[in-house]
Amino acid sequence: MISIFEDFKARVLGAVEALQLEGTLPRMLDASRVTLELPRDPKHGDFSTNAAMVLAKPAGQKPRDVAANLVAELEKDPEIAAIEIAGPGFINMTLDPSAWRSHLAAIRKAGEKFAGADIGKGEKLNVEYVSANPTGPLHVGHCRGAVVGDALAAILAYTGHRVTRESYINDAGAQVDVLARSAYLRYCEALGLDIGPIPEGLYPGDYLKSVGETLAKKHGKALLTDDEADEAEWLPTVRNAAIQGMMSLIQDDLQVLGIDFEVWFSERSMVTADMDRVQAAIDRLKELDLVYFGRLEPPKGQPIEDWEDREQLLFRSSQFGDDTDRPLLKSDGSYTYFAADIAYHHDKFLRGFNAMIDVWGADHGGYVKRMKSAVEAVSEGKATLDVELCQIVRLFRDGQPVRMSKRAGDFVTLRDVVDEVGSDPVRFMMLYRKSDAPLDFDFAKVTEQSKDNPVFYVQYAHARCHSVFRQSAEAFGEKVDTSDVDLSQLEDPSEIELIKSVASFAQVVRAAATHREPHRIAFYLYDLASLFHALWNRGKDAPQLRFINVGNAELTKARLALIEAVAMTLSTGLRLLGVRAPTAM
RNA sequence: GCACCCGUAGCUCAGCUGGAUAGAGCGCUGCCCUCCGAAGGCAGAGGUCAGAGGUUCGAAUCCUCUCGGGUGCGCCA
Repeated sequence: MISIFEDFKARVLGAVEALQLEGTLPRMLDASRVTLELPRDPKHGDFSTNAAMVLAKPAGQKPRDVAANLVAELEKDPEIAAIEIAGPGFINMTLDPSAWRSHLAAIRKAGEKFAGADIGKGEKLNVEYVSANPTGPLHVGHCRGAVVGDALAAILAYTGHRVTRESYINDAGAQVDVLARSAYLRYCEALGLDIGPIPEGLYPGDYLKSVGETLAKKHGKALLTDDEADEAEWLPTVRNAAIQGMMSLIQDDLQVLGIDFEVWFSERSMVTADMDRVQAAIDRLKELDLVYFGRLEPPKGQPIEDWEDREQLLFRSSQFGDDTDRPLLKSDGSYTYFAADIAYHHDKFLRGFNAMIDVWGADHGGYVKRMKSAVEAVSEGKATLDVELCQIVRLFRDGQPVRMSKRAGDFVTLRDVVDEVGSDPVRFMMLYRKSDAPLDFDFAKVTEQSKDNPVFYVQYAHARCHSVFRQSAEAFGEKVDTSDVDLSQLEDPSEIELIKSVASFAQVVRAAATHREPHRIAFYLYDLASLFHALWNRGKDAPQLRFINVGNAELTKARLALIEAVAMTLSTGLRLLGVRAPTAM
């Protein structure tokens, strides 16, 4: 990673060390709280450090005295043009413009990877998202999780993690039997039988028709039975076909968003005739003495009519911070969803993942503690699970909320949204908000081609950069070669500002990765675009600030070099978000 | 009742490891196109960071409580 920030933080710490060596500061000193910041007030210089304030107390000295000594040390640095003590003991530094220019050169040399900190240190990391029931198309709620998970995976891969993108298919519960029955009706329909209206409790969507047709084509009338009680004869066959059909539907939908997974993990696959990985996981917990037979308190809240107080197999999740212990077996002896999920995460651990991230919808918030408990338990504390919750998406059309009725089957699908507004606006807008805040998504606004639309605004900045490249090639009769550029031509403060912004990308990426917050990159890109648009416009009043100066090839070259870095930063950031960086619009 | 998330400008939201006079967009007011894309830019007005305590040299940020909103709380998935 090329980070001027880390560079100067190291210089501050170096100054502290120098003072320790000469005895001005005590040898034993905890410098971990020393920070370097980018002050929001430009009067406070380029960088500001709290070193003097943090070290004063343990050193038994006054903050401003410590600061004075540090300043004396840092003043020796030729790249620090001005340094002063302010307020309670801040040390504010202003860099010599040459420091920024040489940093720009370093960024250009490093290329696309310049902001990719190695904070993962090659650690294997599993990111799980879009885990859904294969019972129909994905809806808008899935969309947000899909985009957030995908961006997170990209960011973590960029920052030195060995990322595996994974999706869990809930293809083992009762819901896929319901799916099978629904598909069976469509099969009958495809054979020309009158099926009437779809009964309550079955999936009414048209999307199952093609499954029915495929079945009819393949099996003819072979699957028809006289008695409804004979469903066991056809159910497994129809179920497999239906699941397969739904999976390809889901995968196609994700395709339009540019999302794909290395691993699709089937819940059903964990239990086969000669292997039972769910039982294996339970056995593992038994070995660790974390499973017992016991009773649970009836849940609070809405009274449950058929609550049954019974002795059951429980996992001691309360030992790991969960509110209560959790059942592993249903009363009919089959595994609970949770038991399967434990086995699944156990499997991830056995595959070598000590770090896991799950992206879930906010409606699963109550599930977080038990799953984290399970991961901790089953890995004996060696693995950690982080869960990122995505709050709901509220759809609007011209300011009016879009009504959705799941019962009638007219809920808005992911496909509907992407087809209407396009992948880029969907992805960017889904990321232009903290995940833990609800998101309002207005169809009209996200497709607007104006500065009011952040997606467009950022993409437009990138297109404008490339417009400059095209214009310069035209003005000079050939593509301008910026490989041997003289960056000292960049003298205007607003040019230096632009370099600073590009330079801060590395910090933004690092924060996005460590906090698991992709939205930080989206906001950063907006700011960078804004700075670029502003500088562009200044060329109108002040022609000497235009990027292309036909009479001055050296200056033009230097500015093109700067714009190249801006374009590269924009495209890198957009790539991490999965949004295209167009060269023309 | 309990758990988790949220409360920042009229509206929608940013705010980094706690850092200095809390930022942006929309909306409102007033400006800037003979000239690199006006699909853009500049300027102005607008705040009890829900409230009260606490920790700290320093709190929108951390802790406790209160109020308000959301999500969830069975063997469903």
